[in-house]
Amino acid sequence: MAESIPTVKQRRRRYREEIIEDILRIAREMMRKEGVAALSFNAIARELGMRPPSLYHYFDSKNAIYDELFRRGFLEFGRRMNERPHQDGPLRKNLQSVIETYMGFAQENPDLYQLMFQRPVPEFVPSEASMAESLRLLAAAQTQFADTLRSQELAINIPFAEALDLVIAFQHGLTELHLANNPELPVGEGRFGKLIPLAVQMILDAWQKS
Amino acid sequence: MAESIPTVKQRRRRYREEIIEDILRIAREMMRKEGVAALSFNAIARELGMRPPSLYHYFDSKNAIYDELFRRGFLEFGRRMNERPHQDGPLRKNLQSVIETYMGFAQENPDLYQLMFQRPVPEFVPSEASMAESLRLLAAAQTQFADTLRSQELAINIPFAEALDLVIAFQHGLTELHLANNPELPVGEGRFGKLIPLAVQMILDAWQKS
DNA sequence: GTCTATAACGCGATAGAC
DNA sequence: GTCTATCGCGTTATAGAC
Repeated sequence: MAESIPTVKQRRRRYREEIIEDILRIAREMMRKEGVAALSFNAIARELGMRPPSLYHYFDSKNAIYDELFRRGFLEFGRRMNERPHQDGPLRKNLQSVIETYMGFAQENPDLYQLMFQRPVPEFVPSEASMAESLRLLAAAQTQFADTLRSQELAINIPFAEALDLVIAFQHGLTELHLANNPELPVGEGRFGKLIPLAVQMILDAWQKS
Repeated sequence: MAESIPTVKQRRRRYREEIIEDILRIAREMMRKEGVAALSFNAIARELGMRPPSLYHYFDSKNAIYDELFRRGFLEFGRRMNERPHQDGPLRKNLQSVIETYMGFAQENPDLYQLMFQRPVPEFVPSEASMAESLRLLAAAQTQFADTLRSQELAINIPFAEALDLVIAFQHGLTELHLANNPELPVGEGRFGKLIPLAVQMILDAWQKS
């Protein structure tokens, strides 16, 4: 089993990756505690027992850390959207699971959510690659749901794209206000978190109106 | 007319107030150009031809500047809400004017809007006084609209508070997405700005559903 | 090459003495 | 109103250790 003993190169690689994970974990902790914009490159180094310049061997800049978290945020978001329940179920449950998944992601990952959907750090602009990936994932989630809608015999009395945008705006507003008012409460509870079923009902009524 | 000649004290006072207005004007320019969080105390001083420490004669800190803009933002917001059209008109027009006024304020004062309704500067916490004033103005605007609703013979089939919160979430979502996607376009235009009439229709349908 | 360190630069907010 | 000074920030250059 000589193959199972890692080479020096592999050890180094693993060690490096562990440090990178540590950096990202510490960064997320700080963002959740002090706010996304209050992330300090120097403070991460201190937390790791390093001098700030040494951190540059793992990330080229503070914005590179933001960028990696931005990228991973959309990966996780896409994963959750793909795995959400009721994707082939009745429209009401399907729609409700879309909104609950969106809000659930925001509630459990407020740091990533802010980075992805708000713009709390003006000087941080996602890299081309991360931006492209995020748009791809968002479009995929949207297309998947749109296809489901089309496959049903819905008599929607407004243009399709606008019907979807209304859902997006509604879910975004509910989520932002839930985070602002009851950040600690899970989806389904709190002043705005509990409104999801009502919102779903409103949307369905509007769509299916004769 | 000796009274019309300002005393030295009055002159100084007016001079001081002019400088304060200049500071706030420059601050708003910078926030709009570089982002709310990127406001620089030093840069304001430079713009005024002052040394940074001199600015402390007008504002105790950078956050004091934020706080004054926060306070004025809610004053202006309250003023616009009080002066909006169709306050005694038919429900549809009344509701539409609420949403348009909200979005219009955000579109014309994105710097103030971010300071007031988003939280782009984690270390800035509004002072007690400003916060109390803002809550008072928000509650007033809300109560006024709620009273109008009550005075109409509406058969709303969900609790009153929740019906209002749905409106708030919807208007907030539409506004955020409008600012994110078409910040330069006025209310009524753009991907999300043009959805207001549809949203109003959705809300009315939901409320008046038998 | 990979990782760490020290030193230093230019910037920011802010405090105190004049 | 100023100048001086302190502190923290992100960042770079550079040099030594593995």
